[in-house]
Amino acid sequence: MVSDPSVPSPAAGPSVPSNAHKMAATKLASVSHRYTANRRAVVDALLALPGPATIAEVLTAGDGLAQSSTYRNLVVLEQVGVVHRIVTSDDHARFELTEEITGEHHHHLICEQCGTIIDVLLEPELEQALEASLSRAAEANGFVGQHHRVDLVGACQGCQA
Amino acid sequence: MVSDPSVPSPAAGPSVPSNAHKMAATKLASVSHRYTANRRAVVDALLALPGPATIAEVLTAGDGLAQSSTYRNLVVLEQVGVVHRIVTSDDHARFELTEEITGEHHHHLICEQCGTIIDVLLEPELEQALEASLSRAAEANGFVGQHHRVDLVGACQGCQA
DNA sequence: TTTACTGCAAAGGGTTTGCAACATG
DNA sequence: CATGTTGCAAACCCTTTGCAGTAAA
Repeated sequence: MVSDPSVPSPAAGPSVPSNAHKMAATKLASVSHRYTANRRAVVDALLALPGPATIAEVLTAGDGLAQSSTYRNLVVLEQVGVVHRIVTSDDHARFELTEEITGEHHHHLICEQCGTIIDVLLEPELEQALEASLSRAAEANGFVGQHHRVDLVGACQGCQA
Repeated sequence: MVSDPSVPSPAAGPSVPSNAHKMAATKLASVSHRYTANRRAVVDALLALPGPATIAEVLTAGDGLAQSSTYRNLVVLEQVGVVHRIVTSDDHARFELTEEITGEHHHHLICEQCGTIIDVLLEPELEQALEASLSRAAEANGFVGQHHRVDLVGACQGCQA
């Protein structure tokens, strides 16, 4: 139950951030890429921002990052599994750290007006049932599933008429 | 169960198409817009195509449709609730008729390689549980939900290495 | 000293829009 | 005849890329 305080919060625990950098460095090194100050700044920005962030938000949080380099770094970080790109009907792509980095599986409330995305958790039993059902659907269609995605599309608090 | 033949197929039944045009015309008329031959051609294309279609596919199926007018018509049809726009990481947006028009609620298998989307059904009990859980999550965040979305991202039959 | 990374500026490309002509209610 | 629609071509804008210089292994 999402509003149940006994369920872990979507916010990363205090021990995660320090490991995030190590994991990112390791993942990059495994393909002979470097964990530069710019890339660390991107990861720091994503750790600091409350949810999936636009490039503009990353650039603002990152202070002095070049746009093109940041786009390029996000591509690299996505390829090695550090960052996940989210595309909605909004004009801007949004980025978040992967579940592998944050150590938590979550879903999204997406505001149709302003594109804001809020992280939420679902009950473990529901996740399992969903996973099982999607596996059957995939198999029936010769499809190999990698991960599922659940979104609730609607209006955030600020955008309700 | 998706592979269970007792569950209705995602393919629209034979009675749906004839109503689709009437519903589209009604929805458009309610805001003083017209159900022109071009718009009917777009709806026909979406009825004929197996799943969510790109503009290129709509234009091909529609034969002679101008790209800009089709984009504009898709916007109008989306606004009145006839068409639903799907944006993935793929470069092209995809369009399908709304559940209100087709009369069926479904989800998607999305191929990460080629962007192909396949429609699938989930068990009603699972849908209900999901709906209930998402409602709680929405309420806890001051969010008003309109519809949910479930995708399984992976590789389609043709794109498996 | 080889290979990866950076930043600027320019190009790319799906989608949108201005405008004048057309068609529908 | 007032208003919605069409199609061409041009503009938009987020994102990507060429290139020359810099920095890390």
